[in-house]
Amino acid sequence: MAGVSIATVSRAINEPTKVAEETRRRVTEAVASTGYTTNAMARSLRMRRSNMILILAPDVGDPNFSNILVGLETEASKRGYGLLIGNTQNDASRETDYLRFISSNQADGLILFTGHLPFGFGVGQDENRLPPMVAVNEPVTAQDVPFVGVDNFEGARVAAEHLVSQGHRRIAFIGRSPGREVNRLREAGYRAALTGAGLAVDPRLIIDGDGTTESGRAAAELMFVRDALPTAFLCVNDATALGVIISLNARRYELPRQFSVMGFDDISFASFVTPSLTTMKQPRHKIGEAAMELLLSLLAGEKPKSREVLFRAELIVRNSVSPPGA
Amino acid sequence: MAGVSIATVSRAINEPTKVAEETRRRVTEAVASTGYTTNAMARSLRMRRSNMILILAPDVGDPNFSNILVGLETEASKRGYGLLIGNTQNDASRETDYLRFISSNQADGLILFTGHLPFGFGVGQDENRLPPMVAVNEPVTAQDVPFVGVDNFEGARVAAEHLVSQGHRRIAFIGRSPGREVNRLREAGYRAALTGAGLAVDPRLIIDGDGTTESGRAAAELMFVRDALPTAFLCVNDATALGVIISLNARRYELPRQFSVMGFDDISFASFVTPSLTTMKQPRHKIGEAAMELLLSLLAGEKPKSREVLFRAELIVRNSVSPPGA
DNA sequence: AGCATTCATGAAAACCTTTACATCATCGAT
DNA sequence: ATCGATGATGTAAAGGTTTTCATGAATGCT
Repeated sequence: MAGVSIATVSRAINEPTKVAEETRRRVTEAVASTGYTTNAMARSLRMRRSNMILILAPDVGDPNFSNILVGLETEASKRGYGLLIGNTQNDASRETDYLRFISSNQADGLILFTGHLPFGFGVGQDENRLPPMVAVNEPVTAQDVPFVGVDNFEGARVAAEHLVSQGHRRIAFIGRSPGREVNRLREAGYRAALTGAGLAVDPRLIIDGDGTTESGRAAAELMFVRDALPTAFLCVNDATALGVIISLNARRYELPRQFSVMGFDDISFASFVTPSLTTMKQPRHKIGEAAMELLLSLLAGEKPKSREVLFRAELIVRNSVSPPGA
Repeated sequence: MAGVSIATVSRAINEPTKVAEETRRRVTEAVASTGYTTNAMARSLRMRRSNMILILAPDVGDPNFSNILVGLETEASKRGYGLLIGNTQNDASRETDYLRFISSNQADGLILFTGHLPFGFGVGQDENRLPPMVAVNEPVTAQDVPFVGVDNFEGARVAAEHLVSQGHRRIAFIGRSPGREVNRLREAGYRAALTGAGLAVDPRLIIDGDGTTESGRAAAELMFVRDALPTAFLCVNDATALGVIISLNARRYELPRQFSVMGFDDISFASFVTPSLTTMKQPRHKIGEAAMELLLSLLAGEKPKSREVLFRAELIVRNSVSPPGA
């Protein structure tokens, strides 16, 4: 060492004010010359926190995932936290498996993209043994998990109102698995807009899919089979909207003159489809940052101000919507 | 405890064979009833390894990233390793920052998506102090870092030969930053195919971009300005090809009759463009698994058999290529 | 029976910090 | 001059494992 005790070194590094100017200088000097770096394992062992956050995501390929992740990461690394990632594919056993990071103290908190408590955090589980968690992308309805995301109801309403304002009267809603909270909210927003404009909700114009491009295509085809056609399609997400557009293009319709299509999310390819997609943009980076900020404050022992932090989705007007027949 | 020493518990858990049947039973029983889980921090401290792998990626939104990541993750979690993710945005200071995970023993090895050694692993760096690393997606040419990926030269040659076999004689290559090894290899494959078919390489038909959709569009536009037109475009990646297609669509050309377009990578949206994109598919999941397998074997002290593990890219024929004028 | 070998277990060190507590010196105030 | 307060540093415990070495029992061999 540099003529000083081990405790003083620790202090010199972590709380420089508590140590004399001269000693501090000697310590930093010695540190620099030896290339010493503090062993995070020992620190974690002693402090009983790892400065790691576990991220549980069903699908790291989801276009929403990566952008939110960047936001999470920005905030986390600003605060000295690292991100551990767990790809679950919605497989219960993998979820359970990842919980070992929590129970073995390798992670202090949890970000959930999954929309549900990880399998293994049973209902019987001792309530206060649950680690700090924040849900993102998909709210977790079961328990009291704070949610950070976009106001899905409001966003869908704005979207539907945009179509109404363009003169559409027969607007379809292509949804996804009805059990999903996000789907429920977006459909509710759609209904609210229609009702608010004095339009009837035609159940034949509401189709459930699974949120994939393929399901969007299938839904559009189904519409033609049923022969109950809308003048505009409001889709639960951009992937679905892309499927609808593909189907309409294949049928040689001219878009948006014959049919208008809207999506939700504003994923990167939305602007590259033909016609480019009018959609609602999620501020994903901000969502990520806010979620991490909230989680870290929970970790610091603060109580959450509210059960959810909602951002407004922004209407992005491109070329897939026009007045009907125009 | 269950009437047994702390050392025996450790043994019962980690090397069950070394402990008597009866004792083992008592221990597992006690573990189950108390809900004991071993503290990974203490273990790491003692074992001097964390069972974590740090992943350094310039852009977690890159369509290649997520699929390779899934492969990495599959293999890692099979072997009990966790994945730490570091998003660097190609920012030197962020790269350096993430190295603290290595130097503080929070990660045992490194997967590089960046195509270069992290800033901070200077050249002067004590060679053997470098942690085990494997490069993926982009080879690292500077040092002796093993690479796992697709055979870019061969893949590009197959692609170009496909165009030649369709009767194309004037084939453009839209590349990206010439400094990139991947670009160099793919361009070399393109040249080899042309030369091999007895075709001259026309430098006016080779344009560098930056690998984005926007740059693909710009490159196509530039071709029209220069008025040295090909009958087919071979693009360094799918994003670029998408840009070319957008440009050609905007100019109201009929594809693939008037122009053929090929990409490389087979990203998810390749099949959703109109016309759907003929491209070379990277076996990304396999690449991820192989890379992680290699890294873990390095970690176990084995010497790598070879400096690179290459997979063949697979030709995926869709609708963006046809004989010229057909 | 006596000795060597094997096997199961326990004791204790080591891994590297952080931090409560103790010590000691210095200084100001009475 | 003494006492108390303040401030800087050192001592040692604690955190939870793994593993070497020692111990003791049981087994096998001559």
